[in-house]
Amino acid sequence: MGKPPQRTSLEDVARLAGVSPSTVSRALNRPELVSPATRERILEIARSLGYTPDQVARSLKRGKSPTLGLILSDISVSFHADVARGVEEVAQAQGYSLILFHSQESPERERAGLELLKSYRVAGIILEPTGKNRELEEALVQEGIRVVEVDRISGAKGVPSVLSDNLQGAALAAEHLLQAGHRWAFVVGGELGLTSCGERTEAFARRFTAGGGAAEVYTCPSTPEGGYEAALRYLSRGQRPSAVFVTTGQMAQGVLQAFQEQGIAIPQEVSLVVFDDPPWASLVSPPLTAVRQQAQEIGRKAAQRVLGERFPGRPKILRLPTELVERASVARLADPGGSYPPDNPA
Amino acid sequence: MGKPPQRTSLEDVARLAGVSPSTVSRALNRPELVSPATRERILEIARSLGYTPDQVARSLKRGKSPTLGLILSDISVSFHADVARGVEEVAQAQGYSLILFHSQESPERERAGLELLKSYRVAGIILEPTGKNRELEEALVQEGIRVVEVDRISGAKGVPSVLSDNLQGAALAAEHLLQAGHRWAFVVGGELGLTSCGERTEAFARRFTAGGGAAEVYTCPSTPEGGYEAALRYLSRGQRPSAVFVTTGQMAQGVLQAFQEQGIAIPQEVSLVVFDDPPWASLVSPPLTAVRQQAQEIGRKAAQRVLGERFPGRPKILRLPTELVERASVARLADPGGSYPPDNPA
DNA sequence: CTGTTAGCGCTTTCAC
DNA sequence: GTGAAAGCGCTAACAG
Repeated sequence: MGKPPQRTSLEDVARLAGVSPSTVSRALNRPELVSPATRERILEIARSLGYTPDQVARSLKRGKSPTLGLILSDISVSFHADVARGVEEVAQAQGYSLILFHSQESPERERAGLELLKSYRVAGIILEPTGKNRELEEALVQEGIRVVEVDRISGAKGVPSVLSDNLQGAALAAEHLLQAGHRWAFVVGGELGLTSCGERTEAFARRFTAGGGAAEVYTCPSTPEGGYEAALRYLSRGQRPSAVFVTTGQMAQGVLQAFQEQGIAIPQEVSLVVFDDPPWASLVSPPLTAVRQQAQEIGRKAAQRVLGERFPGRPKILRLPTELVERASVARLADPGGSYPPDNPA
Repeated sequence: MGKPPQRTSLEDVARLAGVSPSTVSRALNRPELVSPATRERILEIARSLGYTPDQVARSLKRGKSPTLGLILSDISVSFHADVARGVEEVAQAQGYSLILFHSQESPERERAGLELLKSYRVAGIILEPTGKNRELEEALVQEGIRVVEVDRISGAKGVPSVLSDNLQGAALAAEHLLQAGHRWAFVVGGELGLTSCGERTEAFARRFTAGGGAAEVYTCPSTPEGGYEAALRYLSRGQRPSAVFVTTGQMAQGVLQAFQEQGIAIPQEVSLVVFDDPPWASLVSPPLTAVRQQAQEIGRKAAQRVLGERFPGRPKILRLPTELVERASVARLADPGGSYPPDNPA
């Protein structure tokens, strides 16, 4: 009682306008197929009735909904939020909506999300993959749903990825440290199984080593807590590397917290470079030298690939260049190439 | 050619199981109405076929989709991301999906989002309102769509809100400053038309004045840029208030940037309290004293209100308490109640 | 240019 | 317990 949620339907408009439903439909979707006079009348009536076409019915009929799915481990990571903004931006511009799903890094949740999105008949899915659901990804592609990965590469066949050029970015960091005279670095790597952490760690180590330095890799959860723990580990040593390279902004948060709590002076006691440039990097003391990613652009490009035409010849993996933002967390060492790195870091 | 995106439908399952579609539907939705034997068989076949019920068809039939809409000005504001996480958490737990929409603070985009969500037959909408679409909000409620506002109060009839207890939080900040001996404060208010900024500014001023202090309010865009500009304005004065109160984390970013660039020492030259406690607040030097909001809980509560039963007697506006996190950005003044506030701050 | 017809895939009475 | 039938609101041939 007292509940008349009578949505007005296309049929209502048709009746009032004295035309058939299909004409109304046309007036809305292909106006050029309807005589100007009736078109105007229909549109006018539709407006006056506050008519909104039912997307659900439309999607059922068309077999596809103007919707994109976005599966992220956690939207509150600033990098992810920026990616989401980019995705949403082009989706909205093209008339698509965004369904957001959190995987929380859990393969089961990811699977649930993928299946859910499929059942929603989304036009495409943008996915930060755990890598544990490759078959499902491939199956979705088979069914005609476009899938594009961001930030990681699961290895699923037929699924392109958009991510930062981790090799280039990590090399930038390594080189910068090398040039500042550092020859011994501690790498807070995170979970090396993740494309981002793995590639960054490896590329950094390779470049740094090639330049005559020695890199020690420490793995830990890719979270602030993981970074915190890694930093404590670093500090607990007798002799310490002169520089620390952190592969994600999340971990950097923890690293910084630890250094701060222990009263470690940056860059006097330790130099720091972070892969990723969260908004706070320039706010801390000292401001952090960081490898900036084009997060929003990654989102945009991913959305474009999902929505755009399929170019068979197109590169499967798109790597967006990064940029080194020099701030004040790296000390220039007095004796470049000198004695800092012990001959045997182990 | 080479494109057989044949989704398997309920009918396929029925055929293979040798039963009618309705039985399959029952087996899936009300298993108790189907004999255990057939039920098992159906479920088994469904599984082997990789069958996923089509949400679109289901939603059309049911006239409602298990989906919530979330309209935010910008997901990359950490407070919003946390709200979103909260919303998503309870939505997911209850089997609902989330459609994310960015209003970018534009009433037109908000209207578009609202209309879009309506056309998707979402079960409910969680909205950070611009306040310029009250009639539409009310109309949606009339049509049976639950709408709940977060962080702001538009004033739309029948639309509850969930937000921080701005009065309590601002009072906390004022009191803290008062107790530390401050008697003259500069308030970076932001856009006072927004519930958050307005309430915080007013409550702070009132409490601070009541305690014998003088508060000067400065309005500016509620963005980092706005904060930056406000801080410069503050700095450009001859005599300055001893404390600055910033009503949002976004603006605090800009304020900090400005202070840093100008080499202003906190809290020696100016004390700082921020309403909102973004993840970086504890990372900067000095760590910022902040009023912490229960962002995620705001999201959860909002989602619960959208999804839960309708309690007619329930309070329309839910204000979640905040907490003062004392860190190191407030100086204890030597001469409490003394001469800091000039008799005539103007 | 416009109306008629036939569903999209699923749920839901209503019979059997 | 299970099937048949109707239809959610819209679109897309196909006629006229």
